Amino acid sequence: MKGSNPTSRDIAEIAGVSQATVSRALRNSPLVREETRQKIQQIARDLNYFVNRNAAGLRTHQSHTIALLLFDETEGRDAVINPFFLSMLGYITRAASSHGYDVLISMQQLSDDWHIEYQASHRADGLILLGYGDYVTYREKLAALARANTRFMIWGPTINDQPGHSIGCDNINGGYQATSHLIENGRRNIAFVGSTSKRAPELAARYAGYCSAILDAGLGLCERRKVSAWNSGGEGYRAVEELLERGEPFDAIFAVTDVLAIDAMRALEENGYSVPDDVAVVGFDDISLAKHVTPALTTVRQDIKLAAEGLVDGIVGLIKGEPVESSLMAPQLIVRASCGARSPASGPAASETGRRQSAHR
Amino acid sequence: MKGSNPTSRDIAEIAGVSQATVSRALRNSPLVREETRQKIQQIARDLNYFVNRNAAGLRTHQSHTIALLLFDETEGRDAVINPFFLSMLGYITRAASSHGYDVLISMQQLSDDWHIEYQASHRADGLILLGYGDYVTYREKLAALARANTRFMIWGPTINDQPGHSIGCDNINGGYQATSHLIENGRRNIAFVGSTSKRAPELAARYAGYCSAILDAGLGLCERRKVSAWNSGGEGYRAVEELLERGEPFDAIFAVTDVLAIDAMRALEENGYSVPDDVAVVGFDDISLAKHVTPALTTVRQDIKLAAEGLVDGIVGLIKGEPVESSLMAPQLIVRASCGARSPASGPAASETGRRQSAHR
DNA sequence: CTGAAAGCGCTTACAG
DNA sequence: CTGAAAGCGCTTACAG
Repeated sequence: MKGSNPTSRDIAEIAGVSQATVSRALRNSPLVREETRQKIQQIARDLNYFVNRNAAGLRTHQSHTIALLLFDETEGRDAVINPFFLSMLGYITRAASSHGYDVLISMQQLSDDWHIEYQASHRADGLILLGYGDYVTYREKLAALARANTRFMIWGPTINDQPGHSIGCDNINGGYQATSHLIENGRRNIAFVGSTSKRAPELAARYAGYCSAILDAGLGLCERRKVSAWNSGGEGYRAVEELLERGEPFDAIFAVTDVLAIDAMRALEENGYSVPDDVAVVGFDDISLAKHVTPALTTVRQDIKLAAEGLVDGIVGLIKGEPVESSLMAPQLIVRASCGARSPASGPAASETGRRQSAHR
Repeated sequence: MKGSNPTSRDIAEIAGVSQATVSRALRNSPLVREETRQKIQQIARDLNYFVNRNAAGLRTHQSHTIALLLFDETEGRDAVINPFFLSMLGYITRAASSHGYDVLISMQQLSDDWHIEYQASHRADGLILLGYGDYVTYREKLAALARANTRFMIWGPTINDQPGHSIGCDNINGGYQATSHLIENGRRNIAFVGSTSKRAPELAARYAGYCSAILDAGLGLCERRKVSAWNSGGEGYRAVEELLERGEPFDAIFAVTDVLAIDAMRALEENGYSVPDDVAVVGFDDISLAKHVTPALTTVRQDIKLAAEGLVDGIVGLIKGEPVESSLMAPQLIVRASCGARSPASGPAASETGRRQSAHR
C-alpha cells in the first residue's frame, strides 16, 4: 500500500556518514560540521524524511504532546461542549504549538474513570483539565492523578489543599464588578440566578462577589431574590418564573453564566417584562452568543487567550521541572445593552472596542 | 521527580514468566493460558502499569491516533474557529474513541504548509480535514498529501478528480429545500447572499439549488437579486445594504451560511424592515446561534454527528486497508420564525422537536 | 567533529 | 501454551 518511510539509516547511507551523525545533524547539534549538516538536511528534505516520533519518544521518554481533557456535566452521548471551553481549545492548541507541543483531546464524562494513563502510557507529557465541575467528585480524581505522578494544570478555582496547579478567574471580583455596575446604574433590587453550592466553587465565588457589592453599597441582601439554578438549558427560564411567583420585586438579575442569563432574558420577555427597562440583566463568561442576542448581553469576560497561554506555559514548565505557581486572572466587565447602562461608552468598564473576537463567524 | 514506570519486564519478573508472555497476556492473546493471563493482568493493575505507546507504536508502526486538521480562512493569530466545525470536533472525538483511536488536533491557516508529516512521523495513522476552504488552493495540497501516501478524509464536496475521499452534505438539495420553502410560503422575489465562486464549491452548490428551485417554480432568476458575500463578519450586513441600494424589490433572502443570514437580519432591521414580515430569511448550517437569535433563524441543518461518524469510519477503514467510498449526506430544513412560514409545525419539514442539541449551554 | 554501540520497551515470528 | 531472540528507529554517552 505505501512504500515504507525512509529512516535515518537510509539518509546515512546516501550521505556516506554514520546514522548517529544523521541524528545529530537533524537535531541541529553543534557537534556536526556545518557542511555535513547542510548536506544531511538537504537529503532529508529530498527524501521527505520525518523523524519517527515513536522511536524518538521511546528513546527520550517524551512525547511532546499535551492531553487536553474536556469534561462536561452533560449526560449521555451528547457531544455538546460548553462553548466557553470549546473556544479555549483553539487558544490552547496555538499556545501548545508555539512551544512545540501537539494536543491530544479527550472528552470525559465526569462520571468516567479519567484517562489518567495518558502520561503513564507515554502518549502525553502532561494534562490540562477543562470543565466546570463538581469539585467534590473532582478532588479524589485529582488526588489519583497526583498519586500517579501525573503533571497537570486545571482551569478553575484555586482551592486549599487541592492537588495540582490551577489557573482561574477571579470570580469574586467578577461578580462584584457585575453587581456594582447594576447598582451604579440605579438598580436596587438585584436578583441572583445560579448555583451557590460548594460543589461548584467558581460559581459560589461569583455569588460571594455579588453579596459584597450589595453590602458595600449599603443595600440589603435578600434571600428571596436568590434562585438556585444549574447551568443547563431551561434552568434560567425556570428560575425567572420562580422569582416572579415569589412576588419579591426585582429590577435586575445577575446570572452566574451567560447561558443562564440568556435563558432568563427570554423568560422575562415572554412574561411581559422588558430588558433592560423593567429588568436589567448581566451574565458571566462572554460566550460568543452574548453579543448576538437581543438585547446584547452585558457580561463579565474571562480572558480566554491569556488563560490558555497560562495553562500551556504551566504544563510545559512542569514538564521541564520548573516551579509553577497557580494564579488568578482579572475578569473584565463588557458593557452592552442588557444592563441598561445610561452610557455604555462612558463608564470605567470596557466598551465593545478592543474585543478580540471581531472576526468570528 | 517521578519513579520510572513499571515495564512489562517488571511484571514478568513478578509473575515468574517471560516478558513475551506478559505482552501476550496483556493483549489478551488466546495463546496464553487463562490462569496465567489473569495473574499477569492482576499484577499489571496492581502496579498501575500501562503499555508504553511509543514502544508499541515503534514495533507495530501504528499510533492509534487520528490527526484532525482544522483550518479556517481567518487571518492572523485569532484562534476563533467556525462554530460549525468546532461542534463537529466533539462528535469526531467520541467516534474515534469508540474505535480505540485518540485524536490529535491541529489548527492550520490555509496559507500554512499543512502538517503532512503527521503520518510520516508516525504521530497519526491518518488525517481528517475540516474547514470551508478555497478548493483551488486546496487541490495542490491534497495532491501533496496523496503523493506522500497519507490517508485522509475530507469534510466537503466531492469534486471530480479531487484526491482522497470525502464526506459532504448535499448542498444542492439543501439550497433547493431552503428556497422552495420560501416559495411555498408565498415569497416571489428571493434574493441570494453569498459566494458563488468556484473556489468554494460547497457554497456554489447551494446557489445551484437556489436557482433550480426558482426555475422549477416557474419564477425567473434575477442577477440583480444576487449579492456576493464571503463568510466573515459584516459581509452579510454589507450585502443587504447593497441589495437595498440596487432598488430591486425582494421579499426574502436565502443566505449561504447562518453567519451571513444573521448578519443580514440585523441589517434589515436596522434599515427598518421587519423579519419575516417584510423580508423572510433562511440560512444554512444550523449553528447553535441560529435558534437563539431573534427571530429564530430558519436554516438547513447538516447532520454533524453522522458526518463525524462517517469521517471516522472512513479514516479507520483506510487505515485497515478497506475500501472506502466518498458520500453525500442529506440536509434537513429546520423551520423556525425567520422564514415567516404560516405554520412551522405543519410542513413536511422538521420542527424543532427532535433537535439533538437540547442540552447545550 | 565522527563512529560504533548500547538500549529505550515493546511485538511477533520461530522453536519447542 | 511458553520462552529466547530479533528488531522497530531513534538518541546519546563513550571513545577516538
